[in-house]
Amino acid sequence: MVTLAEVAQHAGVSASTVSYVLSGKRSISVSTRERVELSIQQLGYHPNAGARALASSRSNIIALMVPLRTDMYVPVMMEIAIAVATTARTHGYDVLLLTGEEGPAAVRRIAGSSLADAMILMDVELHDERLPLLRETDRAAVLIGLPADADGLTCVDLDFEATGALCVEHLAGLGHREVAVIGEAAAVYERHTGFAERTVDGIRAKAQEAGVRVLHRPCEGGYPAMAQTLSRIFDERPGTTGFIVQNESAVEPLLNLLRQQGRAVPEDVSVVAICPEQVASQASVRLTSVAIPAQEMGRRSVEQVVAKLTGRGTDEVELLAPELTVRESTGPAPR
Amino acid sequence: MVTLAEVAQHAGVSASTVSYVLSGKRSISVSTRERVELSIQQLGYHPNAGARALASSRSNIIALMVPLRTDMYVPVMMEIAIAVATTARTHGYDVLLLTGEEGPAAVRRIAGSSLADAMILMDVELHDERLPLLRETDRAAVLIGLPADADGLTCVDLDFEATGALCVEHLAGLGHREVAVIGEAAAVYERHTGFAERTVDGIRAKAQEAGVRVLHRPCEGGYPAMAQTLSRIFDERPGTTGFIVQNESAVEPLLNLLRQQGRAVPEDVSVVAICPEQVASQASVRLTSVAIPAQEMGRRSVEQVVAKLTGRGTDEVELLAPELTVRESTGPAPR
DNA sequence: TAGCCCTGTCGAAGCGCTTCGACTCGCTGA
DNA sequence: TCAGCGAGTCGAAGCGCTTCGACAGGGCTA
Repeated sequence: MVTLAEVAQHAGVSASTVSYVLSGKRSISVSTRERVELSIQQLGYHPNAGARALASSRSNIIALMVPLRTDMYVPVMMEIAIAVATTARTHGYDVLLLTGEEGPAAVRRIAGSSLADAMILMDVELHDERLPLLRETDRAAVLIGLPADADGLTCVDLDFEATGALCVEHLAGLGHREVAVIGEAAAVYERHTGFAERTVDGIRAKAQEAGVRVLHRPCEGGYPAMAQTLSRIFDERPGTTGFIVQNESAVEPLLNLLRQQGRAVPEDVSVVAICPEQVASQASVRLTSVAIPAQEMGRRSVEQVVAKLTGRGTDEVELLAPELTVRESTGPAPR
Repeated sequence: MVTLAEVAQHAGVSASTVSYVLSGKRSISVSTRERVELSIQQLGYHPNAGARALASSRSNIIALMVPLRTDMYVPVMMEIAIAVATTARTHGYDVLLLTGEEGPAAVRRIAGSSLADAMILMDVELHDERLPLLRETDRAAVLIGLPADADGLTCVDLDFEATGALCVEHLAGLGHREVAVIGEAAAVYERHTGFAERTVDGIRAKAQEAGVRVLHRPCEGGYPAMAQTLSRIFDERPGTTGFIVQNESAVEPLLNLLRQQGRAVPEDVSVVAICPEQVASQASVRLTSVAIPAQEMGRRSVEQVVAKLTGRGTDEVELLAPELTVRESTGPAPR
C-alpha cells in the first residue's frame, strides 16, 4: 500500500503539504499542487481510511439502520437504501448497513466506536426505543419517519396524514360515501409504526369533515388474507364503493378479487393506492395513487445529515407533500 | 469518548493488558480479566474503530456491492443484503453498502483505502469489469453469481442451469411438448448477466434431451409488456402449453392475462416460476416454482468471505442445488 | 526603509490502538 | 540445586494520517 509519506517523497515535498493538497485546508501553490497530484496518480495512492479516521476523528461513514423484517414493504426500503447510498457518495460519504436485529444496542455501538459520523434510521416507531439513545449521543442523526415526539430530532418523511386526507378528498369529491381502508399487516400497527397510524389519522379526520364513513382493516399481503379481509368488509359495509390501499402486496389481490366478484373498477368501486409509482402504473388496472417518494426521502435524509455534519443543520421535521395522480381506478360513485 | 488508556488506569493495569483482554491473544489471569471487564462495563468503553483499523490493518468491515438498477428483481436483492448484514454481524463484521454507480472504481477505492477487509459482489455479469481488479488485489472477495470465467474466484449462486433443467424436466414429465420461457428484461441479457443466461442454457439443454420445443422471450415486468409478449408467443407457437417464468414482476400479469383469455391454469396451460418462495405461494394461483434462496446465498457468501479472512478459505464455486416445489399451477398437458 | 501581513511550506506532536520483545515469577525436571 | 519454561504483565514502538505552530520570503503600507 502506498502511503502519504511515499507520495511526499516522490513529489519532493513534506507529508503535511500532501495532506493539505488533499484536503484543501491551506493554500498551496499551483506548481506544488500539480506535482503532488501527479505523484498521487502515478503511485496510485489512496488515503488509508483508518488512519484518516483516527487523526481527524471523522470516518466519513453514515450508518443506515434498516428494519430487519424482510416481510415488510421491501421494495420501498431498498429504494430508499440505494438512494441513501448514492447520495452519500456524492457528498464523500460511504454507508454502513445495519439491520434492526441489534436493536438499540447498535446505536450505542456505532456512536461509541466512532465507526460512523452520523446515522439515518428507517422504520421509526412512534415510541422508538432508539430515540433516547439518539438524543444522548452527540452523533448527527436523521429519521426517515416520524415518531410521536420529534423534539430535538431531525425527521424526513412523506406527510402521511396529508396523504390519507388527500385520498379521502379525492373519493369524496367523486361522491363516495362509504370507504374501506386496506392497511398494512396488523403487526405494523402493533409496533405503532408512525406512517401507518398517521395515514389512518389523516383519513379519519378528513372523512369526518367530508361526511364519509370509514372502515379500516389491517391486512397481510397475498390472496388468502385479502380474500378474507374483503369478504368481511362487504359483510359489514355492503355499501362500500371506495377503497384506499396502503399495502403493496394487497393491491393486486384486491383488484383480482373485485374482478372475480363481478365488481368493475372503477364503475362499481374505486380504488386509491398509496404505493410506489411503479406498482401503481404496472398494476392490472392503472391505479389512481399517491406515490411514496422513496428516492426523495433517501436523498433528503442524507442532505440533512450532511448539513448537520457541516454545521449548517437544524433540527426540523421535513414532511414531503403528497401528490395524487389520477389514473384509471377511480371514478364517480355509482348511484 | 472513553479510551483504552482510561480503562487501563481504572483497572490498574497497562494498556496492553486491556488490549489482550479484548482480543484474547495472550493469556490473562482470571482476576485481571474480571477487573478489566468490570472497568470496561463501568466506563462504557467501546474501542475506537479507526484506531483499531490503523493498528491492526483490519477494519472488520465487509463491502457489499449491490446493483444500482432499482428496477430489477429488487426484493431478492434486499433479502440477500439483509442476510449478508445479519450474518456478518454474527462474525463480528459490519457491512458497507456500495451501489454499482461507482462501477469498477469502487473496487479500487475500497481496496486502496483499506476501508473494508473483503468484498461481496452481487449482480455479476459474465464478463464483469470488476473481475480483473479483483484478481489483482489481495483483498478477499466473493461473488454472488457466476461469471464466465470463475478461475481464482470464489462464487456462491443458485445453480441456474440445473434450475432451468429442473423446470423443463417437470413440464416434460407432465407431457408438455411446447414450452415458452418468459425471461428477465432484455437489458438483463444485454448485460450478459450470468444467472439469466445460465437458466436459458439449462432449459435449452434439457429441452433438447427431452424432446421439448422451447421459445424464449425476454420480458419487462408489468401488464402492457406481458400482454404483448404473450400474444406474440401464441402467435408464433399456438400449441404452447407450458410456461417457465423468470421475472417476478411478470408472474401476476401472466396469470391474469391467461385467465382473461379463458385459458385455465393448470388445466389448459401449466406455469413454473423461478422466484422467491413468498411470491410463489402468494400469487393468485399458488405456483409450482423453484425458489431463489436469497437468504442462503447471502449467508453462504459471508461465511466464505470470513473463511478466507481467517485463512481457512479456498477458491471454489459453490452452487446451491435448486428445489422444485409442486403447487397448483402445473398439471398434465391437455390432449 | 522598517514593519507588517499574507502565502506557501515544513516539522512534530499526537489520534487510540495492536503487537513485539522483554521481564518477573513460580515451577518443573534433571 | 539450578537452568529452563510457561504464564502473566508491561513498555514502547509504531500504524498513516491531520493539524498546529513556526518560519521564510515577498509585497504592501506608512
